[in-house]
Amino acid sequence: MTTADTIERTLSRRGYRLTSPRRTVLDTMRGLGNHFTAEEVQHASPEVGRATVFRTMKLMRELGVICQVVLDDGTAVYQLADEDRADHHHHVICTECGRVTEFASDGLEGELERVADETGFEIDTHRLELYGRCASCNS
Amino acid sequence: MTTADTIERTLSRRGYRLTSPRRTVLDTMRGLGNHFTAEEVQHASPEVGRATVFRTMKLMRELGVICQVVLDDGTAVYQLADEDRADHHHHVICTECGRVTEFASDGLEGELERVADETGFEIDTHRLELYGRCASCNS
DNA sequence: GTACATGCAAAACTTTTGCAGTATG
DNA sequence: CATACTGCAAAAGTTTTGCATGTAC
Repeated sequence: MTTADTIERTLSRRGYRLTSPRRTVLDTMRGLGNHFTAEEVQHASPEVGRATVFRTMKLMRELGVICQVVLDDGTAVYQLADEDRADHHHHVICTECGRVTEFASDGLEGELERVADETGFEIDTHRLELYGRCASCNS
Repeated sequence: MTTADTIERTLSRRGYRLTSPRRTVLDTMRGLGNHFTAEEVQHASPEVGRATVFRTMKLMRELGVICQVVLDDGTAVYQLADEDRADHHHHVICTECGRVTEFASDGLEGELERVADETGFEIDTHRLELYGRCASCNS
């Protein structure tokens, strides 16, 4: 049931090959922990060609197994998607240690409907990132 | 009271010089309307050096007169900040025509406090982008 | 007159692509 | 064994920097 199995299985289920470079990149991302940039993955997997790192990460994004997190300053990092809420969730980002926590909010959705009414938009999706200090950085 | 005056005044108030290239870039951004990328500004102001376009846009970001909008696919565009709510607001983005509308939501803030409690984070700021189709694209 | 700002060209990055060779299913 | 994938190197694209010159205040 581990995340590991699921991702590898997602790949083959979708008809992609489980190659050694892909395994390496996946393991690297797992090893990098909470979040990472393309550059970090690249640096941590020197045996994999640069192009392959980018290609693999692009594929993972398409498959939804990693999700983009936009930082306070507008830069983007990535995170292995928590499989329980791979579909829809948001991020709380610690501006001190960089830790990213996922969360889902039901109460939010009602609020969004109100905005939809006001603006006349039909809302499909949204992105919400919260920035602050996590419990341990705050003490 | 126009946005125009305000930005120019902000510059001098903060000790920056009101140079001709800066005026050009500002006017270009105004002319580009709702939102724009660095590349679009650059292309629309051929008489200004590339480096200056970037330097000016960076300065404008720092001064808060333009704000970053993250699109559905993770790319970033910019928008002249609506001065009434230059402090804090969110964006509704039409995925069809690209139109960006700003809005503020009070109801949202309470929801965020709940998340703060749950996660143990102390939230400082947040970023919220809604994606959908605007009234005219939806008809 | 003196900082501050500009333009240019070069440098530093980041990401993509073409292609011949390799290995997965 | 067909073809999807890889690695490399080159290309393309984006943002930054150094420095001599120009100019707003």
